Amino acid sequence: MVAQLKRSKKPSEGWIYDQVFDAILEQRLLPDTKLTEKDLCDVFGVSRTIIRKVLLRLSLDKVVKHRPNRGAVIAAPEPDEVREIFEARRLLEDGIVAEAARKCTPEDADVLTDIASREHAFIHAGENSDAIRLSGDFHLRLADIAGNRPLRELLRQLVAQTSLAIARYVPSGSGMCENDDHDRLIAAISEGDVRQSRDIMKRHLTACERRLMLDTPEGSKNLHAVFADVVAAQ
Amino acid sequence: MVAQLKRSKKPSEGWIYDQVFDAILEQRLLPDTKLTEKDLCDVFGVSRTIIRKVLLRLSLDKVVKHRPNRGAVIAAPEPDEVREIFEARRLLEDGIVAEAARKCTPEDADVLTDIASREHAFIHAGENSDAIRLSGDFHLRLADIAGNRPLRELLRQLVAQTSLAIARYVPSGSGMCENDDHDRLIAAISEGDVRQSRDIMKRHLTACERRLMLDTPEGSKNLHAVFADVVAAQ
DNA sequence: CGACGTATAATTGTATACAATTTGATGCTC
DNA sequence: GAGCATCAAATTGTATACAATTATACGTCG
Repeated sequence: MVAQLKRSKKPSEGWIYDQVFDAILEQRLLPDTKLTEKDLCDVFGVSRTIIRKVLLRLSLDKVVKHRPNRGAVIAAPEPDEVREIFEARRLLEDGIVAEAARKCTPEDADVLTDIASREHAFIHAGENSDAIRLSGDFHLRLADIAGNRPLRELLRQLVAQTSLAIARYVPSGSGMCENDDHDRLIAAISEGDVRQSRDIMKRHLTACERRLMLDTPEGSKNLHAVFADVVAAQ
Repeated sequence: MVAQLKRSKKPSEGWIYDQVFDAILEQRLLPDTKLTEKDLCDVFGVSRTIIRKVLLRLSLDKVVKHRPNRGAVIAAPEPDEVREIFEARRLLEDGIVAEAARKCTPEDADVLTDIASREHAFIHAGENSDAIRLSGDFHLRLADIAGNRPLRELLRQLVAQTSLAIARYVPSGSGMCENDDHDRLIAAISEGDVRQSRDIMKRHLTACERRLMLDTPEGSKNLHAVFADVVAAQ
């Protein structure tokens, strides 16, 4: 449970950052969760100096929202932000997948196939956390193949923000829907078919965005919408 | 004379960050310049806590390189990094300029024209720092018009890194060469000509990349000299 | 004179102390 | 009991103290 008790050495800033980032990717940390510095200090057994560095990095990644004098919370992207995230991903991954289709080696394809098959297994088993993480891994792996570091870094942030968007705008009951987009992508990329790779990616991202209920904010997200009727009837 | 003693209020972290970032954009801070924490503390009159936050943000922007236990220096991008920067910019700005051409209002065009004309004036006057900053402003303004915040943020970083690349790989004597790329871009965007806008942007970035060559970067002045003006003016 | 090793200074990394601010509770007034 | 002011506790923001590491100066030895 508490990892550092098993370890003799203190966890480093980078390791703690990875743990929190992964928890966000796997939706074990959900939007609006408060991240109290003291609590994180206790959990990881380090001083606030380290925790504050981690929180600063996460807030620059836009996965944590920093409210002056009021602490940090897991980001809860608004509908218009989510649309920008997907618009950015469409542009980025259009270029990435095109380059990947040009550069992909058989070994690269094998890695992609492995990720996709494990992803299918987790979806089948209803293990949503792992499935979402692997889906992100798949997209990042494409960026690795394309080989552009600035683009990969932005995509890494956008993938995490996408995870938060899904947590917020997909009904919690509905698991990830199974589809063969990734498999078809692997096929097109392996053949070096740039045009088809781009087409599949574009449709894939758009389909993913459509599954989000961006127009119907649930819960306490948008109080104006929640109370629109009663206020209007008044 | 100690300039910061005249100031009534302490500079904030964000303001100091902007000052350093601007100094990089304007090439008053050149690649490989050592950023000693104590010196920056003295210059801005704050504690190391603040300076270290600033340096962390700058290093995540990839304009400062952080070497464990050995301090921070202004980044000096290697040739392969520079190629990735321009490749990323071509992809990003292709999408940005296309969207800008669709959305650009007459007021937007006026702002762009104003930036471009001031840019010409500075190039004519041989004021390279200001010309480079305005060139960056022009590209970022296009991103504002396109209206995608994640893309704008990455472009902001890439523009600064481009400034470092120019500082390193363009002979310091040769001023910015005058051309009408920005003017032609404004014309195409104003007419909503997406195809031509993209074409001009692509050629513009490629031409800019071609002007870079291997060269020995000159050393920069000490930090007090670099920030003398802004500190005194505050 | 140069190479090497040691001592010393300078710099960075981390933890902690203290100040400022916010949050929550208590009690007062009406 | 609702509304409001005030106080106490908790939390965050900043500065500083101390530890760890690196850079520099110096003296010795070859």
